[in-house]
Formats: sequence, C-alpha cells, structure tokens
Amino acid sequence: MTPRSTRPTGKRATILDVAAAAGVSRQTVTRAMNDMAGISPDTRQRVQKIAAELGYTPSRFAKGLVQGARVSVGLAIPDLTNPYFPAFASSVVEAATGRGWNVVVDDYGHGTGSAADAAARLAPQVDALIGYLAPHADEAQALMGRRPVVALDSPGAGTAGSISFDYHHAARLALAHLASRGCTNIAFLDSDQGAPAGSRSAAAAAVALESGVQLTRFQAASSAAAAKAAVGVLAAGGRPVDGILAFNDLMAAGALKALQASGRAVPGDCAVIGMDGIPLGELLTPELTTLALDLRAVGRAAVGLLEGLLSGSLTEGSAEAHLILRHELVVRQSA
Amino acid sequence: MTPRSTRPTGKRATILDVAAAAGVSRQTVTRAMNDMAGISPDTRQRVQKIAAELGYTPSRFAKGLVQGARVSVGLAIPDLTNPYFPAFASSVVEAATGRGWNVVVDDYGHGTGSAADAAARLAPQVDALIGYLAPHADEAQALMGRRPVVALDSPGAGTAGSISFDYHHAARLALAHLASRGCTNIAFLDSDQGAPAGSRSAAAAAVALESGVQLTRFQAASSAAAAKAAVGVLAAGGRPVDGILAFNDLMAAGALKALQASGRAVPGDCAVIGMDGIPLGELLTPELTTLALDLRAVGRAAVGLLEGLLSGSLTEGSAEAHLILRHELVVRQSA
DNA sequence: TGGGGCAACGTGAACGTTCACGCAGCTGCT
DNA sequence: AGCAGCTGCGTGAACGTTCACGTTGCCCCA
Repeated sequence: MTPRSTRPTGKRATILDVAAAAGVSRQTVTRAMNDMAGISPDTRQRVQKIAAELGYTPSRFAKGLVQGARVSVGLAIPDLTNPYFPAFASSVVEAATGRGWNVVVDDYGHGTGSAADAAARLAPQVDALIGYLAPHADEAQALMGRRPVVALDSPGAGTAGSISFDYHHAARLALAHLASRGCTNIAFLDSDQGAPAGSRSAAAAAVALESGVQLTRFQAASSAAAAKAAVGVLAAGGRPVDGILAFNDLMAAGALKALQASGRAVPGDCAVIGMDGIPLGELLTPELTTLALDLRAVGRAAVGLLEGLLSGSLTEGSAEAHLILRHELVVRQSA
Repeated sequence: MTPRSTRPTGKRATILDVAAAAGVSRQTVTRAMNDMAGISPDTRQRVQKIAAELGYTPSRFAKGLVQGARVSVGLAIPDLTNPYFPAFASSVVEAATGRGWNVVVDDYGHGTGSAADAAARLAPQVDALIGYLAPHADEAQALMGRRPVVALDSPGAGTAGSISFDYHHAARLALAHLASRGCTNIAFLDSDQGAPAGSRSAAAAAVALESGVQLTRFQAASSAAAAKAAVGVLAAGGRPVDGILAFNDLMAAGALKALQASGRAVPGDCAVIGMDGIPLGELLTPELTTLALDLRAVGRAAVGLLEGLLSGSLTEGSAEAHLILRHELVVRQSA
C-alpha cells in the first residue's frame, strides 16, 4: 500500500530511510527536521511530510552521542504517597525544567526497595542525582562516580553536595512554643525511616534538656496510619501527654486523628506541632501548627547546587556545597 | 599528579582512555565493566580499579545506540501539588520500574505551561507517553509520531490508548446518595481545567434530570483555595445549597473549610462529596465521603496499555486500548 | 565574458559503545 | 604427534546522528 521503500517493515525508520524515500541526502533531512538554513521551503515541507508518513523519529541516542548531551537528573524519592515528597519533587522539576534539564523520577518506597536500589537504577541513566538517599548516600555517590550527587537530610555523607536541616533550631522553636502554651509532658513522634533519626531525636533531647522540658520520644513509620496507631497506644496508657511534636505533617495529621478519636481536644488537651509546612496542614481541623520549610526554595537550592557542581563553579565537598536550612514556626490552631 | 594518560583533562573519560591506561583493548574494558565472561579475574579487577580512578562512566547514548534502548516513558502531569497526581504518578512509577523502564516526569502546572509544552519537552526524550494531556492530547500524539501515547481523562482524543472515567456513573452514585440523605439543592463544583469539563457537567446535569434533582453548576480552579473562595461566595448569597459534589477531593476539602468558616455544619447543613479517593480524605474532619478510584489500578492500567501498544499485542486505537473506569462510592462522614 | 557570490544540496568523519568474529597460546586426550 | 577445545584477549563493523567541509548550478555585475 504505502510505499515503504526498502525498509524491512518492523525496524524503526532512520534518517536514511527518509532520505531515500525523499530522494535527498541525510544532511538535507537533518536540515528539514531541525529547521536549519540552507534548504528550500519546498524541499523542507516535502521531507517533513515523508518523515511523518514513515513515522520517523530521530534517535535520541544518536543525537545525544554527537551533540553534547542534554542534562538529565535523577530524583530518588522514598515515597510519593507522603505529600511532602511531591511538594519537594514539584519544585525540583520546576527548577530543572527551567534550565532545560529533564528529571527521571524513581520512587523506591514500593515493595522493599532501598535508596541504594534507586541509585543503582538511576545511575546509568542520568548525569546527576538528587535525592533523599539516607542511609545509602555514600553508596549512591560511588555508583555515580564523578557525577555530582546532592543528598537531602543526610548529613555527613560523602556526596558532592548536600542539603541538611537544623533540627536543633527546629526543636528549639517547637519546644519553646509548646512550653509557652503550658505543655509540660511533651512527646516527640519520630519517623523510623531515613538516616538521621538518631540525630533528630538527639537534637530534640538536647534542646529539651536545656529548656528543662520533659520529653519522651517514640517512633512510628512515616505515615498517618502508623502515627495514628502509635498515638492511640500512647493516649491509652499512663500519664497523659499534653504536647506532641511530630516529625512530619503527615504523622501530625495521624496524631490529630488519633487524639480526637480518643476524645481528647486539640489543642485543649494536647497540642500538636507538625513539620514540613505542606498545604495539607491548612485543610485539617484544627489547622496544623507546623515547622515550615520553604519547599520551593529547597528544590531550587538542590538544583542550584547541582548546576554549580556540574559547571565546576562549585567544588564538590566544599563548604558552599553543603547547605543547612532552617525551619520556621507557623502558628495555626493545633498548638 | 595522577597519571591522566593522554586525556585532555576536562573532557570525560571514554572507554579508550581506560583501555589505554590499563594496556588492554576496548573489548576487555567492556568485559570488565559489564561482568561478562572471557576475562581473567585479575584483569577484571585491575581494569575496574583504573576505570574508577579515571572517573569513567559509560556513555548512555553510545550504549543505547548499539543495544536496543531501555524503554523510557514520559509522564506529563498538570500539578504535582494536587495530591491526586502524585498518587497516580506513584503507581505509574511503580509499574514502570517493575518492568525495568524509567519514567521522566514533567509537571507543566508551573507558570503558564500547557500540556502541549510538556509533550514537546518530553517527545524527544522518551519512547512512550502517559499523561493528563487534555485538551492537547492530539497534539501530543502528533509530536510522538508512531510512539504510543496513553491519555487520561481525555475521551475522544486520537491517541493510541486512553483511560477515561464514567462520569455518568459517578454522578448517579453521588446524586442518589445525596438525594437519599434528603438533599434537594445540590451544587456541582467543577474544575475549570482539563478538557472534559463540559462532558462532566453535562453528565451531572443529565443524571440530575433523570433523577429529578435540582443541580446548579459552578466552576473554580482545581485547588483547595479556589474552591474555598467559590464556596464562600456561594454560601453567602441566595438559597442555601444543602449538598456539594466536588470534582476532586482537594476541591472538596476547600469546600469543607469554607462551609465550616461560614458556620455551616457538614454534613448537617450541607453534605459534601469528593472525587478521587485520595488518602487526604480520611484526614479531614469530618472525614470525606468520596467517589473513589483505585489509583494504583489506574497507574497499572496505563502502563499495561503502553506495554501492549509497544509490543504490538495491542493495536493503537482499538477498543481494548481505550479503557473506561468507574468510581466507587466510599461513604465516610461528610455525606 | 569572466568570475565572485550565494543558494541548495551532498559526503567523509566523528561521537562511544557493543557485537561478531578472529587469533594466539595452552591443556589434555587419542 | 596431532589436534580439538578452551581461555584470554584483540579488531573491524555497525548503531544513527550531526559537524565541517565540498560541490554544483545559477544570477548578476564589472
């Protein structure tokens, strides 16, 4: 039917197939497809039409091989289901798209995957890597070789760049606020995932000590359901907690639900502070007081670091390549 | 310092640099790097060490050129900030990762971008495309040529595959439930984005007619804040609405907030039904009654369609390539 | 009438891998 | 002694593009 030229029907069309079908050379096809000069309007149209008919699509590999590659960055995320991460991912994608880069996302939360698996999958495909990689950030950097890795919330890792958070500062803000509300028996609801769990509760404990606040720590998986269950147990037994600081807003939401389910008023009987500052917090009842991060700034910073590292204007491991960001207390209704 | 061989310091190391430094041939380096047979353990180790020292990383372009490409699929999303989309994206990423594919994500919601922009960015980079592309699905398919596109919620588009939703069915479920609760003056809070806005409100209107329910339709942007504002206006004037069906859970959450802010009880004074069934709904107070989609199934289905289309076991445009999924009513507290 | 210049098109080379061979040298069996 | 077979390694070719030149034909002006 359609004149398929000599192409063996089944393999994809190459530039040579188009050239043959149009009776021109490779280069002329290139000129037509890429809107380059040095070709007559007639020929251009004719070639484009034939290319479309043949279903010709230039090979991104051949193109990448001969032209310098377009930067593509890997984004390793533990769980797109936790609203914190899409909020972060969104800002990374935005910043990357603005630079003409593209982003390959890997969510290693499904099944039993670890950050190391994600890094292994991404490494052969990308020029740089951003991610919540703890506790496998070093392994990820090894897999990437010279190519830069920016690790989030993974302090002390040997990656080219990193962004960490000042949990001492966060704990100070939160505990001071809870104390000023009259809370005396405060619980720190930590996540059992990621690396710096130890550092976080250590920070919270240290700050509690200096400010003379009674602080107990307990752990749960980083989800609303797990937090709910944990707080349910907590609320049931012993001396009642009158303030909860959660490791993220999702866990705080779960805590809220559990408290309400057990008939305790928030913030009346127990105040709750979250962490992250995701939009979810404003939708809850009561609206969530939280330690907010400027999430768009975090994504921008990560991509900015990568840009510096890739261009060489930032040397890997240098002080400027390791940012420490601070949370800000946003007081709403829950505390 | 380190013996950099003849490599011009600055260009990236190639397989030839490694071969020269190790005093072996290209092929032996290949054998060492890819754990192939036909090489002595000693040589393998030596070559791997030298490769690491030189920071050698095989070019994914050269590799892709000579071996059949690893499938990479584009995922075009309007707004990662709306929790529906990460939930969907998460299941797509999971299904794709399971097949050894990788996923390039483009969020075209930032700035003034449209689905067409996202498709244009992704087209040169991927072998297939999944996305909420309305109303530019046809354009996206054109950009992709023969490569398959699976469009979501974009019925009637000329894409190779599609997944649509039965809004008549959804409207029937919701309106019947609201009617059974005694609601008589119901509002449909539609989104002003995407293509099938018309079809959705048409479906709702049709169903309202058959069931003899009074239905007014109003529109807002697809965010909690916009929904809040819209409902605020609605609640202020005229005859009070006693039931709201929102286009998605995020808008429903906004509606909830607005109603409560204006002192109206939910569901006492006004019932609210959302759409999507994202986890957020369970965290709200009252918990959100919603028309739920099995989101993981949607992602699996999209990737499954793509697999069929890529392998040729599914012919593009055939009936089996166009799925229609149904929502299920999950009754919680808000209606 | 010669030739400078431009428009339109073609050709060798290069990008960095892997594939499919080929070729030594050694081992062990008949 | 002869040779098949294995181990370990090397070489030409191919993948599909673009870059940097060449080459042709034609117009126009001195």
